Amino acid sequence: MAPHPSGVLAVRVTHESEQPFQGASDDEVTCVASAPPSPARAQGTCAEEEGGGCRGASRKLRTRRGGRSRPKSELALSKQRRSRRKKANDRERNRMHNLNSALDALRGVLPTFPDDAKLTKIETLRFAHNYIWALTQALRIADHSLCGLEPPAPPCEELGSQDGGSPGDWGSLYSPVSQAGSLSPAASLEERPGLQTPASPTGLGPGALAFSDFL
DNA sequence: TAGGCCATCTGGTCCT
DNA sequence: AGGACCAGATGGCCTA
Repeated sequence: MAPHPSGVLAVRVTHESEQPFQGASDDEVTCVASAPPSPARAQGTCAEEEGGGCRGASRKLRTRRGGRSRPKSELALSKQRRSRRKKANDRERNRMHNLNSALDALRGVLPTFPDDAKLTKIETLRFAHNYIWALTQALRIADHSLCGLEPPAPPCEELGSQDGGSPGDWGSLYSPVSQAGSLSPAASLEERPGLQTPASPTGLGPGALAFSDFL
């Protein structure tokens, strides 16, 4: 089977998600309210000031009205704020670690060559997406071949009719999204010397698929 | 040195 | 009130 005319996914990686942060070169978060460099920071400054948030005016009022909490000294307040922040940071760090663990687990089940080649996060996600799609197609084809060469009977058809691809559309083993081209870092991957193309990562046959094809 | 990738911090928002 | 989730900012490390 001719993997694909272009030999690759014919995808271009734009890395649009990785935008360099712009400006915001204020050395510190200050409470100067003039000309906020970025929305986030601007809001942050207000939050710093009142411990609530800019648009939380009504919220603030509500809590003020409550007025049940005894007044705390500035020192105690800032201490409490810092403690809360620290706890929140710990939770966030833990959350990201969990996320990374899940990502590592996903890497673990994806075929790479060499085995210890480490995909980046975005590559892992894209690879997984395309890999799943390709395996689905493989299942569909296997099912069709089991059912004979006639036009697929209804039971066979059911297996893989969700994405609208034609049953014999094996010539292009790529998910519609991949073909759209914006999801694959294949271009960048080709430039990565560590990642090479295994003969047949999926066992679909010699040269059926290249590793980079999934990306 | 520039650019990519990553970890961490941080404030905002939503939910329980 | 506190936790989860999210996105922006920032700095460090690595590679071409």
